[in-house]
Parts: sequence; structure tokens; C-alpha cells
Amino acid sequence: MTLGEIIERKRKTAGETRAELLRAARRRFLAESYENVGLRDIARDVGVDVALVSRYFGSKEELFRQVLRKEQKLNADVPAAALSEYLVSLMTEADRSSDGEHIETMLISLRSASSPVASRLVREAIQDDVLEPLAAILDGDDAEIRAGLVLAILMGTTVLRTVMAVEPLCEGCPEAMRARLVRLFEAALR
Amino acid sequence: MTLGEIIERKRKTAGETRAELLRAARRRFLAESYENVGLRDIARDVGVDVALVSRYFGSKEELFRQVLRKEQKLNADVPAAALSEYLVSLMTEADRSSDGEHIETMLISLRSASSPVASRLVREAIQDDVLEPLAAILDGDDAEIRAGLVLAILMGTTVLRTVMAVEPLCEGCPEAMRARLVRLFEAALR
DNA sequence: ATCGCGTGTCAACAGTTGTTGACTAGGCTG
DNA sequence: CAGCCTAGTCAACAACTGTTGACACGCGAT
Repeated sequence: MTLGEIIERKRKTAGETRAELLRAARRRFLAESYENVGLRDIARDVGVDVALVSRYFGSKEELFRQVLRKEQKLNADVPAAALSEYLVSLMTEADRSSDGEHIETMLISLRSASSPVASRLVREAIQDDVLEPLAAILDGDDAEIRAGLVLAILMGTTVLRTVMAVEPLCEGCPEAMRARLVRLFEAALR
Repeated sequence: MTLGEIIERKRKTAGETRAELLRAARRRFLAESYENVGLRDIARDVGVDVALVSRYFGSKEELFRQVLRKEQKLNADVPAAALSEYLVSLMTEADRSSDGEHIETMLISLRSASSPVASRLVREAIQDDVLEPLAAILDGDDAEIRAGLVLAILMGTTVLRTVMAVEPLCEGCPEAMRARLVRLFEAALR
């Protein structure tokens, strides 16, 4: 630790701005699809030049990969019996929950799933980080199919709420809606 | 009908190539998202110059709108009791059924839902052509919410099968899978 | 004082994209 | 034959993209 660093921290470390770029990229990819997010947008959010993004991450594809793979897999230690409630709370309290990043990452996947370059990364992430852990929790017949159906509900409601902005599913999410979702998940899990 | 037209039809009518362009555009938008489909791709499929596309449709946005709005709304005369079976047959026999275009259009919507310019058109189409007719069939409490949940299942499974290429939901779709889907829809409709 | 390294900027590249206006060839009608 | 309408081509535009190499500045160590 040098003198300049002790007195005041003006100049940022490469690791710091790298992390800032990663956060900014995550915000951007959360709101728009792979090709609609420009590296210049991300750089502007942080306040640096575009060239830095390519320098720190090599390529846009690699940046996206690191955004997608940032977090850990789906929580595997939730008991199968409480899964429905857990999934619904994941959806309705996406912002507050500590596991809220899962829904975020799913939304990122959803947004860029149709991109020629991003789709492969998305498929791998969904498979490894969501589908497999989910199928592991659900032991029994057709575990993979049931996991797929659960994910289908999760993705379907997410895409309707955030991407298509369908009113009835968005607003408030009152108790009635919550109960319906729990029933739906249980029908898929059974 | 002129002599030249009777003998042989060399030169195409504007309406014909326009229709060909529309078909080609539909195929393209079915496979990739709004910004990943280039007007030059569509023109090349038909064998004409790019300029014709802009000439006949005014803009790419308008072309996409006409692709999305090509077909009629969801079939409104299917009885509520048989809805689950109808929806599943729509999914599993998308190619053969005459109503198979519905699934296609949903896939087009899904693919381009995250595009800044296409998203508005997609939202409108989903709302007018799917969600409203569906809610009309489902009378009773929370008709709109139930319609939304049904659409969520439909979209979720579609996105997993065609965009994310999730194996267990894709292959064959045997009877077991079909039964699961029917049960899932009925849980959403109840 | 000077070297070198870390952090970042700048300008330019080559490749797309959608869109436009000028132009051309073919067939019908006067 | 002359004219005109139609269907289509061509070239160019301006805007944008990700990526790269050369350069600039500040700082610590020699």
C-alpha cells in the first residue's frame, strides 16, 4: 500500500473498474438483449472509454458469459416439500431476497436467448445452473420433465410480467395470485 | 388478363413478390430475433434486391408488424371444458394443425420481445390476439389472471423447447408428457 | 531524473445495418 | 411508333457495431 493510496484513492484499480463494468453490463443485459446492448453504453455508464471493455474482457461474448455465470447455482438445499413456496417467494420478492439474483439471471437469459452468439451460453447456463440442480431436488419419476415444467412456469410468468408487461400478472401480486402460483407449481411437481 | 399473361407468366406481379417477401420474412423472424434478421436476408430468399423490401413495406418495422398480424385471433369458439386438450394439441401438433400458426406467431413474438422497436408491436399482438380472446372464453373470477397463467405455461414450454432446446421437453412428447401438460393447464384454468 | 508499469484515452478500422433517389428494362395502351 | 406505367436494380448514404494499435498520463522504484 503506497502513500498515495493511504491519503486519497484517486486512481482506480483495474479490478475495481472491471467490477464496475461487470455490474453495469449486468444492468444493461437485464434490460435489453445481447445485440441491443452496446459496449459503448456500458462504458458510458461507468465513465470510461469503450476500448477498456474490450481490453478487460477480451470480447463482448466473454463479457456476457461472465455476467451470466457470475452467481452460484440454484440453491440445492431447499426441501422438495417447500419448493413451491420457495419458488413463488423467489418470484414475488425478487428484489429483496438474497436469492433474487436467480430471477434476474433468468431474465437475462430470456432476453438474449434468441441471439446467435449468446444463445449457446444461455442454454449452457440454464442447463447447468438451473435445470440440473432442480432435477436433483426432485427425485422420482420424470424428474427432468417435471423440472422442465417448473422452469417453464417460472420463465413464462417472468416473460409475461417483465418483457411483455402483461397487466394482470404484474400489478401487486396479491394473495390470490400467490395462491394460484403455488397451486400451479404443485401441479407441475406432482 | 393480357396475352402475355395467358401464354406464360414471366414477370411477377408486385402483389406476388410482396407476398413472397412476407412469407420469407415470417420464416426468418420465426428463426431469429428482430435485429438479427436483415432485410438483405429476406430479399435474398426471394431473389430480389433489398430496396424492394423498403419500397413495398415502407420500413422494417412495418414489415414485422404485418408478419405478426398476418393471421386471425385465437379461435374463440372452442368450449372452455375442452380448452386444455385443445391447447396441448396446439403445442404438440403445431406443424400439422391448421391452427398451428398460433404457436408460430407466439414464437415470433417470443423471439423479438426484447427488441426496442419490436416489443411494442409484440405486446399489442399478444394482448389483442391471444390474451383477450382467451380471457373471453374463460368466464368467471380472475379470468384475466387465469388467461395470463395459461399463456405463461404456453410461452414457457415453447421457449424451453424451441429457443433453449431443453431436451426432456422436446423429444417425442409421448403420452406421459401430454398428460402432464393437460393437468398443468387445468390447474391454471381452475 | 529516469525508467517502467499500470490505467486509460483517442482515432481509426472494417463490417454491418435500414433507407433513399436515380436509373433501367419490359409490356401495355394510345 | 411513342408514351407510360410497372417491377426491379444499382449505388450510395449515414449511422452504428466490436475491435485494435498507438499514444498519454500519473505514479512508484531504481
